[in-house]
Amino acid sequence: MRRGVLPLNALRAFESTARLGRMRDAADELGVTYGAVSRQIRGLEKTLGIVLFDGPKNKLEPTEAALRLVPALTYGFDRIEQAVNKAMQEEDRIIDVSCLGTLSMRWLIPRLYDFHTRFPKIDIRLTTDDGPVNFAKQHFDVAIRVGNPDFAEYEFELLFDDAVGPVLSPQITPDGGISQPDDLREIPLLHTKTRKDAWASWCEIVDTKLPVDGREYEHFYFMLEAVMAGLGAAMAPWVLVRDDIEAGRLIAPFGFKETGLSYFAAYRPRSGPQIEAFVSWLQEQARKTKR
Amino acid sequence: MRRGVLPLNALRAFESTARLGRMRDAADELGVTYGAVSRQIRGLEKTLGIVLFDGPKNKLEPTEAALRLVPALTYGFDRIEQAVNKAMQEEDRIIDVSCLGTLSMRWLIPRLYDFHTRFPKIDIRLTTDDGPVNFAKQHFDVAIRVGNPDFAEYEFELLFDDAVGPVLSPQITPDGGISQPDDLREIPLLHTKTRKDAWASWCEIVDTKLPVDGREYEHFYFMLEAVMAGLGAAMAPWVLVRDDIEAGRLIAPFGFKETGLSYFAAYRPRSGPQIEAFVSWLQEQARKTKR
DNA sequence: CTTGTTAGTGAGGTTTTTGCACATGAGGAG
DNA sequence: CTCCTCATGTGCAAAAACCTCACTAACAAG
Repeated sequence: MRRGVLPLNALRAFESTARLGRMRDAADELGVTYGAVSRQIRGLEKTLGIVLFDGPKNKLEPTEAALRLVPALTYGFDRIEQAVNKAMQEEDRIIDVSCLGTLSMRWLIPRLYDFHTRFPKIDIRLTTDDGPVNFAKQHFDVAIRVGNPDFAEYEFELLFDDAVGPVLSPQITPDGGISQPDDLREIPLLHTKTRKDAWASWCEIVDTKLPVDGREYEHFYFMLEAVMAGLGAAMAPWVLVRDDIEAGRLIAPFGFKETGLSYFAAYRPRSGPQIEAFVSWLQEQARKTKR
Repeated sequence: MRRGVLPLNALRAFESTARLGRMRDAADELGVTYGAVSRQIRGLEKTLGIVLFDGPKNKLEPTEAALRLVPALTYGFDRIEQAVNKAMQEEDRIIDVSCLGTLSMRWLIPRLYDFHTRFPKIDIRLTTDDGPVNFAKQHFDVAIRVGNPDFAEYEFELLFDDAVGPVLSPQITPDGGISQPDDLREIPLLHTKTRKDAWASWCEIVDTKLPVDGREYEHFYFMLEAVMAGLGAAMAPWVLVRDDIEAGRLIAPFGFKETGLSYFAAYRPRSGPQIEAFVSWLQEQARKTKR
């Protein structure tokens, strides 16, 4: 079989299954379902014309041919894996990232650890900054912002759509629960200096009036702490509270409404694969966040 | 980078390009266009965060990182390739195939060489036979027939749709060319004993009448020889004359009309991967034939 | 006989890859 | 310079590969 048509992915699935003994485990290793592994192996048996596994379904036995084949595959894949990892670790470079303050605290920094694991030699130098993007004057490699990206100024990749909604601590939910916006009247509404009209705009969308009398905080971060302490309800972008909602620390009784703005990562054109690797890592994380 | 997410196909494309020096050649080796290779490599640079090629577009230079990475990849892939080939060569078995006479001569046998190259240890024992398929009484592993397959009796895979049309040698085309069925009047129409009504059925489809006066041959094969010698025109299934038309030995002025029948490969259920390998090889060849 | 574990599969959807045609950029000839 | 050729880059649409889901099948253990 010519090298060009080697079914590499199927071979990897087979190698993994043979090494681990169960399709189940192989599926985990490959990050897919076992149905997928099953298909890959069946396909491989077909293209090679070799029976690879015998025995009852709940206890697979590799055939002799499989046993003879596996060691070389394991060796070959190991070799490739090592070489790739080595190459990745030799590439060092510093990436300067400018990111919205709250987003970096509540989304980016917690996830950066993963990036570091994958690209140990790429250092991320993070600056928090909410101002407009200007690559000519600033020396950032990547800038993460929210709004409508400027097509003319820089390359960019969309990360997620901005969506906001009221959040509050489950501890201060009124007895009757919260089923319509008016139920929020009993709860203090908290504000930030930077987006004073957050509640008003939301009220317009859902067609309600609510008293605008709660305390005003310097930063979104402090307001969120207050909300979690049960001091009131806040209008929050989904990305910034996603983790808290998943953990049950906050609830969002009316979900989140899209604002039409987007979070995006801007970067200079043709700035090299490390930057692109970082940006596509951002996209990957964003994709995971959406689900 | 975990083994499960190694971009194996991209790595293969890169290895090939680095080894051969040009994407062009790598594309040939992999059996794709260079656009595909270009994308694979660009994607690899992105996921690894490494610049792999430098220099002007018409003379790529691998970077240092690439040069360090390649040897291990080459070695790993070589190892895998060898192991797979060895495993395939150890699997010997004889497959008994029953095939329509003319089809085996004009389609299957010319292509079997390719199968032999890929599966050196699988022997194909070929019998020509036009009768109905009965696996219970006959000891074939695979039967290739034309008609409507019997879903209840056997497993099968469709190969191609039957389509027939008039063919003749370009040497005997009348001066005015052949643009409508009536132009065939000047040419003797040849027949076979096994499908005497071939011309009549076609005339019905295209709504013409033609004189039925040409010579009758014992076998399709002889008739085709006569056609190529310029003795007249014959009604021929497309698969059987495809190669001749491509080579310019025959022309088919009115194309081919589908008859509603299909060529198919029948085999016993669960007869093992060698049989399945053969059948999917048949399908692959059939797919190529269609284009 | 029921339950739990593991694999196989049909249908359907999503992602990835590819081919095509055109664009781009480098080097060389005139 | 400008034009030409060569090799790669890329937008788009189509095709292929791959995956998930939900369900089924086979076997083992209780």
